Amino acid sequence: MCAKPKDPHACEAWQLLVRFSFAQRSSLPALAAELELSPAQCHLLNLIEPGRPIPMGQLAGALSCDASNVTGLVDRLESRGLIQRRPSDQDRRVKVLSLTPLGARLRSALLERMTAPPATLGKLSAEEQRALVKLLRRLIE
Amino acid sequence: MCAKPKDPHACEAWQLLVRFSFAQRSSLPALAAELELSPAQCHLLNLIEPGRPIPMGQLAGALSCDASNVTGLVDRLESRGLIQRRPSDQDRRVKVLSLTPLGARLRSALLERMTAPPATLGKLSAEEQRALVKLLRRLIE
DNA sequence: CTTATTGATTGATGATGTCAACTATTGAGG
DNA sequence: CCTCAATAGTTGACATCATCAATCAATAAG
Repeated sequence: MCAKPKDPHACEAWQLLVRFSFAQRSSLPALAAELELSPAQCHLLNLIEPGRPIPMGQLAGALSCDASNVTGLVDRLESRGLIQRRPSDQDRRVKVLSLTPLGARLRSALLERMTAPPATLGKLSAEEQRALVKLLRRLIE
Repeated sequence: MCAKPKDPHACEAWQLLVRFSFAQRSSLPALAAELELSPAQCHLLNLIEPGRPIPMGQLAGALSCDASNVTGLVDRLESRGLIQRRPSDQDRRVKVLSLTPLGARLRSALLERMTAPPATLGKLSAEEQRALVKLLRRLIE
């Protein structure tokens, strides 16, 4: 079942992470719906940091999706007054997105809910949690 | 940003896991497309274990989605000959799903690709990987 | 037997996602 | 300067995903 039999620990760690990721995938829609957002909109909103405008094309890259898909997502979020589209000064082809104050508030509410640690983390001691953080950090960066 | 300020390590660990989960979300569509599947179909296929038929309603529960959505997903997978719909013997209202041989082969190919550990895991030593496995296991179970 | 409940399907509708075609802007050479 | 290719974003067509309300058949409860 694993592609690199030489490295059983790597395989198992990865499998556990993937399993976790699938479980997450199931819980996101409900959480998003509380804020009247879709999972895709959450993902996009998450990528626009407050005070840090970002071109649409860059978002398409980060989401690994077609640029035309971003157009639609942005249309809906913009019509709700959550984000703002502005042509770039350097290159008038590119449109730069930024959060409105309303959007920034919603984004922070979203992050707060998404990253609220579930009870299951209580299974680990403070020490173990610290160890987990160290390992994950090195993995992701 | 964190809901339980008392537990900063739990917060950070959870945030890292969520971040990982989002990154995963971006890579799944491409991986799935290689097998001509959508992410949702992957998720569903993943839940039908070979030799272990499962009622449709139970799948809807596991996917946390509407039953009518499962109908459509199953329609497409069945028309491709990957899974099979059969009324249950005990209760003829429920339809039980099972993998066809073709579906079982595709599922195992899918799992193999999904759980192939990426190079990034090489950043951790064998010992660290073992530690990570232990922590994640306790977290998930 | 009658009625209510449950599991699945259908139809309507909106969101997501891809692709191909198009517009506008930019940049490079002649 | 002028042409031409490349780039960023939009549009329209189309398939999939996902929900809801309504329906049908089978089961369960009275």
